[in-house]
Amino acid sequence: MSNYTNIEKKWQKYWEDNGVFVAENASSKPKYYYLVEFPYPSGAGLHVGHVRSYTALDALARKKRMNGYNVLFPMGWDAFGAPAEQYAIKNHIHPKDAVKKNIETFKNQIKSLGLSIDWTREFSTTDPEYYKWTQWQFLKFFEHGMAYKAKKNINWCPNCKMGLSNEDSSGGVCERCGHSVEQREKEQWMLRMSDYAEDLITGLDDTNFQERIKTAQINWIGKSTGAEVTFKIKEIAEDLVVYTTRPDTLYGVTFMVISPEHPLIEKYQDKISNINDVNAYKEKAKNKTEFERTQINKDKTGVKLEGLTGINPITKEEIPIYISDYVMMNYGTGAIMAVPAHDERDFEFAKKFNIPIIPVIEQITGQKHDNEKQKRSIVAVVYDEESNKYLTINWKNLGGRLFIGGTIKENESALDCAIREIQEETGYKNIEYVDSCFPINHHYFAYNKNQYFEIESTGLLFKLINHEKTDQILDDDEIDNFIVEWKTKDEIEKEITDELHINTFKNLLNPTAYTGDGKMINSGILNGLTNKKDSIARMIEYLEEQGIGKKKTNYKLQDWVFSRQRFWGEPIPLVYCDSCGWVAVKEEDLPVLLPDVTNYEPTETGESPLASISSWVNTTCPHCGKKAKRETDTMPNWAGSSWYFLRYMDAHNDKEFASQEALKYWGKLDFYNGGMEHATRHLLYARFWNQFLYNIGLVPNKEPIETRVSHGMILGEGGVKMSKSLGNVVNPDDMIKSYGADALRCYEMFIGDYEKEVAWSEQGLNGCKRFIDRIVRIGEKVNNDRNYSKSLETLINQTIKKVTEDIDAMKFNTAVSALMILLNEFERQEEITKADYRVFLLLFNPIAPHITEELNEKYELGDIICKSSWPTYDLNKIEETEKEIAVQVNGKVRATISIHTDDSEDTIKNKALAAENVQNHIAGKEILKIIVIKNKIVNIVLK
RNA sequence: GCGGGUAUGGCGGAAUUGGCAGACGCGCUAGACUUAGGAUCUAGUGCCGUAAGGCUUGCAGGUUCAACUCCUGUUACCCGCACCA
Repeated sequence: MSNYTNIEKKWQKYWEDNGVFVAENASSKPKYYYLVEFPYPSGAGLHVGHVRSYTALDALARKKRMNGYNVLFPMGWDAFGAPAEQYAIKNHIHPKDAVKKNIETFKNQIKSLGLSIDWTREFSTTDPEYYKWTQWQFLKFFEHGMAYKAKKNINWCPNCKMGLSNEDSSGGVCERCGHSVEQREKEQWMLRMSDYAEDLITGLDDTNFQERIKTAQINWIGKSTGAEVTFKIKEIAEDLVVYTTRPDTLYGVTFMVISPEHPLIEKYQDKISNINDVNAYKEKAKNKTEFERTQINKDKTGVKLEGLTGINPITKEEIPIYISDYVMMNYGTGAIMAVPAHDERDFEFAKKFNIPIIPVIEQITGQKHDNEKQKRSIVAVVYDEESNKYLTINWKNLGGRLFIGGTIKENESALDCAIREIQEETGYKNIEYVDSCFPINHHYFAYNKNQYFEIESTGLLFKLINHEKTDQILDDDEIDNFIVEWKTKDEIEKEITDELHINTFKNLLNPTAYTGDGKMINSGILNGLTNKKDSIARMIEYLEEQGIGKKKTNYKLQDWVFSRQRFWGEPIPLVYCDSCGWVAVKEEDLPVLLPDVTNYEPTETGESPLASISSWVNTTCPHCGKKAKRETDTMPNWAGSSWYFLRYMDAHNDKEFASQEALKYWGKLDFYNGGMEHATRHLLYARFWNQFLYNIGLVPNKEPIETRVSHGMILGEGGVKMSKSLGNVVNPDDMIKSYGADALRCYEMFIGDYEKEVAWSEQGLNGCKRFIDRIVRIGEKVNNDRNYSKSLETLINQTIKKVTEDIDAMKFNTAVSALMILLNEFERQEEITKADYRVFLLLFNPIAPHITEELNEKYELGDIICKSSWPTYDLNKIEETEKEIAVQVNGKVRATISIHTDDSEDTIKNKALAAENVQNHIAGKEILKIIVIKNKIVNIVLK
């Protein structure tokens, strides 16, 4: 057992007995609210990762109090949810009892760390006094039409027998158990979170979240702007509406695709002549898990809807309609217009199903110029399979290496032109046409003609059949100026630099959709535009004029699936009555308590275990008094954590979820720490929930959180993840026993950048224990002087500044390092003063609160530290008057000189030049200039 | 594919506005004190070299008297999102 255990117990008891850390709800001091995500009290107990973030926030809170703030730093328990239920099922105890036991363990562990938590505000989300208000707030959503029940295809985990939100099933696997998720149609309570998509984006401007958290949220919300376009279907009266972000490519639409779940199919099944094939495909798609379906790089599949024909609203062309699982029903309208020339997925699909591909955007290469002459031309690539080489022409200094190029004559096709040019320039006559690629809009200057050109160039690929040749037909200026050469792909990629030729080559070898910007072609009203943004705007304008489309914004964010078919959650406080429908439980009847039962395992049918408790289910309608049934679904465990930070402001109020005074006094949560894994889910739910409460006038701020930070994970020794199976989990209790809580805290703060993950090292922890031992031992050198030692004054002031700034910036590692440097200096002294020692202890107290209080008391240095003020520094005493600075010769350090801060530039120059090693390096050389940066460096530049 | 991030000794990591790269700690080496040491203290410790000196912040360039830091390109790894139309 650590020799510090008794000291730690002593001070923990003192803080508790004296209520030192109890926050006041009315105070003349400025307020500050720190919160670290409350833990899920699992059976495994506290993890060293918890210790890292708890200690960091504790250090901030302790320092803030010493700076004169009324600090709220509470703690509670997020104890509903599947793990507690699973644990209870496995061990045959009631989840209530399991949770109680786990909370006790956690609380003792947390207490042994000596955190400055206000335990008077503690609660668990599973307390009826708390979940009463979770239910009450749900009823607010219900009252305002924000909650609705819908039959939905939901993500279903067959292992947990539970519906999951999109957020809980990302990647197509169950967040809890890792089993792959199926689609199942179920009636679920939903919250209209998608209504808040825009507000959840703009609200981020009022927060001080880390950039990575903001981007993660914006990404998740997935805003995109585009247009909805109405396509007529030839055979039926109903239109097919699609969503597109690229209305500028409408002229290139050559087919449409609808999702397998699209209602059109069932509605018009008698019009679809191959309905059996279509239904077979639908069935197949349904059985695929979301994960399989969203695997990219898999082959496109689909079936054409025979008997239904789409009509392009712009060109009036008839186009086929397909169903394919690459179109999702839950995004946009579940139907797309396909532009194979400019969308990779559509391109792939068109290739597979042999659908025409019409380019409407030409890639632009070269620089546009005034007074250009227009012409059409070709670039021909000839491939010889035998040698695996391509035919090129080396123009030497007249233009480098190129493929065969040429101008298309009047009444000539691109193909004829290419064949002609190949023969004329190289003589090869037996070639076979393979493919051509999209035209490129190229700008260049022809030196031989002294003229700027804008060309529309088509690329064509040929295969050489044999090496038979005819005579070349060359213009006068071509003779003797070029060599025909066969080159490999690698050589070509190195040697051909012409933008047009190399792009053509790439496009021919690897045909893909062109998704970039360019010049509009084949596009009626848009022809000639060269900017995507303009084209889109122009097209939307046109669509709106014609009444065939409108501008539209879409979000990936879906409504929140709020039902869980589980026992261990807040019961949804609604009752179904045959005459009144869904009715809210009366406020005075809240909370709707979870019944005490013996069996809380999920049912095979996927219904909540609550459904089998008829005495609980059967009730009367709060509205008409007739027989009615309770909702048996419970809430997800994100519910309780969506507003818990408000409850701490007034934790034991039994009239309201928190009083308006308390909500106004504490205002925003100033500083919130939590894992990166909650950047999208918990944090979005909490913001959504709070924005809703704000909109109905129940909380004073639209955004609940000011600053959000995330800590890096602690990995096991060697940098692998800590896990039970690897047996490398470090138990904080053991560490406290062997090294003491202060050493553990100090080590976790010193271990590295707070935001980065880092590997555990017990030797490192031992180093911090040694540091603390040395702090204790240095007490023997303390004399009775109450002023700083003269020789330490500068360093002490520097250290105060450094530690103050570092803790505020959460750079705990360098704060500890600064204190180590100060201690090293103390050890070099014969004796130190009480003031020296006390300021050290004050600075170290936020990180190691027990030992610092103990030593402060033992040596009678001053007031108890937790009630003392944070030390201040004197800027005048920070700057040294004597300094060592480096002298460089040509940027390399050759000597150091000591200067006085009052020294003139000339004095410094002379000192620098006089240094012996500098003399050695400048001897016999001419000095170009001498750069003197005051108090920093001298650089002598030689010729 | 898109978005975000990271890269510095044997290891964790420092380095304000561009100004002595490697602070501080771990580990390691030698020594002291010890019956003993997984305690403590002293000295040393980026790499090559006996030394003078040279080299060194993922890689390749650039700007500058001066670059871990700024610019261009590139590689590797990590995280988030992903057939999102």
